[in-house]
This record gives sequence, C-alpha cells and structure tokens, in this order.
Amino acid sequence: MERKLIENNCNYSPENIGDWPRSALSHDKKIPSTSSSKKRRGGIEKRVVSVPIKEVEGVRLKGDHMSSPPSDSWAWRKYGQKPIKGSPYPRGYYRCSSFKGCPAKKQVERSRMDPNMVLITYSSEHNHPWPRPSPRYDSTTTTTTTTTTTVTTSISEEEEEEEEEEEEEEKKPLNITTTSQIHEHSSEYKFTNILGDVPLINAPTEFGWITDFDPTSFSTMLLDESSYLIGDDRVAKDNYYDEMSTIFTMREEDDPLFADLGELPECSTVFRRGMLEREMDQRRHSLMTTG
DNA sequence: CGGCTTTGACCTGCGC
DNA sequence: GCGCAGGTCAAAGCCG
Repeated sequence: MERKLIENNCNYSPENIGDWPRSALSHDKKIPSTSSSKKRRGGIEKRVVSVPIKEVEGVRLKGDHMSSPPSDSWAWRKYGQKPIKGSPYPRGYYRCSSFKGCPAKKQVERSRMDPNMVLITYSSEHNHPWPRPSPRYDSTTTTTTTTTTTVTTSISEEEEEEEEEEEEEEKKPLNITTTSQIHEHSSEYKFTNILGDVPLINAPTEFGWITDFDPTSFSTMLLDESSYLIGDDRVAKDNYYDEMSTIFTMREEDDPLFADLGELPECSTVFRRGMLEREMDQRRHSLMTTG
C-alpha cells in the first residue's frame, strides 16, 4: 500500500521546497512490483549532514535510544534499522510521514569518528510543501547553542559526468546561500555576507532542510571559515569562496577533518545579525593596525 | 483506532 | 556464481 503511494508521487511543483534541480529521485524511485527493483546502491545522490548529537537529544523520540532523527520540520517515520559493519552504531532508516507518499528518506547514524555527531543521509526529496517551521526560528529567537552542521553532497560518477556543468553553476550559490536561507522569513537573521560586499545569492530550495537546524550551526562554520581571511590576509576573497566550496561539497570521508573544527571559539555561540560582521571588522582592523 | 517503533526476514547490488 | 552488506518490507506490539 505504501508502495503505491510512493509510486504515485513524483510531481515536483515549483513550490516544492526540497525540490532538486536534477532528478536524482528518478534513480531512487522504488518501482512497485513483485520483483521489487530496489534502488541501485552508490548511484544515488545523497546529502550527508552531520549534526551534533546534543541537538538531536532535545527532540529524542520516545523509544528511540539509538539514533533519533534530528528536529526536522518534517515528520519522519522509522521503517528500519540495521547494524552497519565497522560501526558500533546502527543506522536507522526513516521516511517522510509528513505527507503520504512522500519519497523523502533519510538515514540516521552516529558518526563512528565522533560519537557526538549524528550523520544524517538524505535521499530522495519531499514532494510536498514545507511544513511550518518550528517557532524557535522566529525572528525574535536568540540562540545560544553551539552546533556544527556539515553538508555533504555526494553524487555518483556517472551523474557527475553528465551534470558537471550544472553542478558547477549550482555549487557557488549553494555554498553561500545555505546560510542565507536559514531564516526564510527573517531578514533579521539573514546572513550578512562575511565580506560585506559580496551579494547574497538567492537561496536555492535544495537545502531547504537547513532551515531545520540551528542558525548558529552555520555561524559556527562561517566564523571558522572566516579565519581564512582573518588569520591570513593574503587569502583573497576568491580563495575564500573556493574554500567554502570545498567545505560544502566535502564528501563524507572528510567529515573527520571537519569534526576537527569542533573546538571553535566562543563567539560562535553568540552569533546574531551584525555581530559576526562587527567581529570581522574588528579583527581585520586589528590586523591592519598590527601588521 | 491510527500512527508509530521494533525487528527478523527478505531482496538486491556489489565485490571477489 | 557466491557471499556479504545494505536497504526495505511487513507483522507485531505499543502508545496516545
């Protein structure tokens, strides 16, 4: 019965928040039949997100003691769990229950490298409108949690070849606008560009889920990245964005590298609009005066 | 009663 | 071709 529902839903309308530009879904679509042809492994576009477990704990679902899904706005229904070879932690399989027939799925597992992190692998995409965002992201929200969210996009090689150009065009907007989309309706939190003079790019819907995470996640990340500018003035803006690109397109195996960034300055916890900018200015100024 | 989790079984892709 | 590992199904039970 669920199969039918899944089968029937692949109409992506423009307002589909999570709509992907390329039809990765078609690879992932489950074909309902007696000889259920399941998706090919490794040929699917997936997005891996690492979320600090503490962020997850707050919304831990009843009975789920292993790897509860993070606090998405989406409703997820667990449909399976498997122990993963080489990992002490099992992987949970979830599918979207916000809307019947939504093909969106995600896999949740603890990072074996950093048990404090939960790796969430998103596959397929929601084919229904975005559920109402959680109130905690309302414009008045003052967040104090420190989190690190890493975004990874992995694509099969064949797809990569086909859509390399597309990918190229996508990357830059993605890298930067993931942050700008964090608060879809709050100009207050809208990410002011670190450099101040580079325009924000329209937020692609691809990372719509990012709105589910604490905005400080990205502030943390950006702050850290900003050190490229702060710590070494020789690094040009272009390089900066290259670096950003690298980080946002980082593959899963690079996670440990990113996890190393865990020790981040306190300032990441007090990010608000303007504060980052101010801090940047201060640091830049001090650099200019000292060097 | 509907929706959810749990869990063992089953199916399939992939590497050897 | 075989075996392993990952992914999914579906029955059973729980909960509000």
